[in-house]
Amino acid sequence: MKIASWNVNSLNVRLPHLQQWLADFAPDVAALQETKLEDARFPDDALAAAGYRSVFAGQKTYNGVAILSRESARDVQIGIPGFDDGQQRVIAATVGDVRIVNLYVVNGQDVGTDKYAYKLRWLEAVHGWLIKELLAHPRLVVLGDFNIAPDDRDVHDPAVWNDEHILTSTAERTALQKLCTLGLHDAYRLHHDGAGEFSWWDYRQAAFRRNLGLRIDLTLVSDALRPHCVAAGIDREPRTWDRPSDHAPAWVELAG
DNA sequence: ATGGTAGAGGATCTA
Repeated sequence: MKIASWNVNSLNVRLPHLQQWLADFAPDVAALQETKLEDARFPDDALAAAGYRSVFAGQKTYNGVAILSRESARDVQIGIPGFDDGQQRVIAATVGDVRIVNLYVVNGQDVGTDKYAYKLRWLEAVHGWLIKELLAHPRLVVLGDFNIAPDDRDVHDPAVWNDEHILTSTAERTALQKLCTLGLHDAYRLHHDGAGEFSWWDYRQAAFRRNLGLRIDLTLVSDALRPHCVAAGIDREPRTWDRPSDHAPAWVELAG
């Protein structure tokens, strides 16, 4: 079972890319972020023609998440239960015997801003929710655009992306580690030790060509799924295409 | 520190 996460940065613009990538990569489940579409405009017919059913939670202009799956998704949850959030950043569903939690984590703008405080509050709410979600669904994958690079191997320049910088600050990394302490494992790091493989590159300054990126798109697997996690990686291919998303898909493969 | 680019929407805001 191949499960992937991709921040498409406007599904309206990126639908042709998504269709091509679904055909090439053939994931069983694809979690999307930044669809930037109201639900009435979600291209579920086009995706059904590609062999995928869709569940989604969107809004105009910003945010928006979806889960595509070959097998139909059940028990769909939109948003973090009990957390009043005007932004559509979370959708969860069960596919087969795996629970999927798709997160578009708050960016946070800059350390010390209101948006940064919201990011930390939001991550704390996710933590409280995942405690319960893990009890109800031990076979859990939490994936998405985390807007946090886990450690120095995951940034092109640790001097710039340091413990006081957005996406790498101590409080953000601590919040991510706290999620992992629940019994969630960065699937990429179960299979790769090295530095310099990224999932996001800024559109500016030819960052992709120069590999000035960050690894902020993550697939976390629960304790119960860890023995079944046979591979993980990042598919850079769609980032090379014309008019790409600034993110590349991150994926994990589960055996059985 | 600034600004560089992209998307949405139609001036800025977000990333």
